[in-house]
Amino acid sequence: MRQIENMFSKSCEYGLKAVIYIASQSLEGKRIKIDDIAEKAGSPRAFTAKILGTLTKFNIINSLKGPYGGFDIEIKRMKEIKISEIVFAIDGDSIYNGCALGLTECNAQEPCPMHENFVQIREELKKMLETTTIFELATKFNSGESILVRKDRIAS
Amino acid sequence: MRQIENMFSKSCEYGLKAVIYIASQSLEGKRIKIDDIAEKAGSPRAFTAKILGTLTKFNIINSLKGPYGGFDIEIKRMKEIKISEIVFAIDGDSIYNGCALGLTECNAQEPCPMHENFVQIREELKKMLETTTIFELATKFNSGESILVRKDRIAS
DNA sequence: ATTATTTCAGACAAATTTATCTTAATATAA
DNA sequence: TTATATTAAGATAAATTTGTCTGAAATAAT
Ligand code: SF4
Ligand code: SF4
Repeated sequence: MRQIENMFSKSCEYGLKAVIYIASQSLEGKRIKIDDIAEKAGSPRAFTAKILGTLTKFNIINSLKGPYGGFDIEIKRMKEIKISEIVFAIDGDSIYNGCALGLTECNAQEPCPMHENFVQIREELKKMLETTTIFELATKFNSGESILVRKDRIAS
Repeated sequence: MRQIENMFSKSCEYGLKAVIYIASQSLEGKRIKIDDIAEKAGSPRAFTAKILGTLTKFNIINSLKGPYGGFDIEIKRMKEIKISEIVFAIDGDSIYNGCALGLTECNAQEPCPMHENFVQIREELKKMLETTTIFELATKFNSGESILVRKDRIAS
């Protein structure tokens, strides 16, 4: 059965990791190709490519076809964009109305038994997503403070 | 693409709603049948039955076959059991080691870029799950303070 | 213009989750 | 002990998510 750990869908995980890596390279002035992204983020290439297509449509990243092409993101932009926008582009806005117990919608007037407990955490999650920028994450990655793939996976 | 709203899997949602309903009926001294549970919790009958099988094995609820059979839970037990135990029985213990970005495990020594932001929320979620009892939720439901199915769904 | 390189788009396939169905096992009452 | 009511278990099916593949479109260099 499914794991609660999966706060994000795989699509979202891959999208976030890819954007973090693209941004980290853009910080160093490099445009980066999908093959490199897939490798460095430890994500399936074709699937990641599809997700990057979506993110390009949402103007979260830039893409350029052809030789010397690839993906990048302006430093100004990575400071503006919150990770909530990436989650929104990939998984939609359901975080704003989803119900812990799967009721058709969240409604405080007629709440499910878990409402009070749940809403509190959902608000904190929203706040986190809406205040964390790509720049922040990319900087952390670039400085070596954090990683995108565990060694045991790189090895394979 | 998948929705982040789904904090819990469908299995877990159905399990939680079913247990809340069983408990609410046990509070009134009634043992309750699967058909009634499925209807009152707005969940698919056969699927719910399977989940209740799991919860019975984990001794979260009691089941009795035959006429006058069904499911129930002792009041003492519903005061003891935290919803984390239901989540654990159905979705496993991954909440304790899952990574927001899908790394093979969570490791603060070698964190992913979202670690700090994520861990904070995960801890609050854990705390919520580990302090909320079935009794608390069932009481809230019994008193009419909360619901398990939205009207627009009952209608169908 | 031609060629090489790259993303883009859509069809396809595999894996997982969700859901149903059918039969067996068990308990109760008469 | 028989008939009935119920859960248990396992096979199967549908839906969704995840993943791959192939060819088209765009870009740059020569
Ligand atoms: S907890 Fe209640 S109000 Fe909140 S989403 Fe669930 S049903 Fe809606
Ligand atoms: S946020 Fe970092 S430490 Fe936490 S689970 Fe993800 S990779 Fe592991």
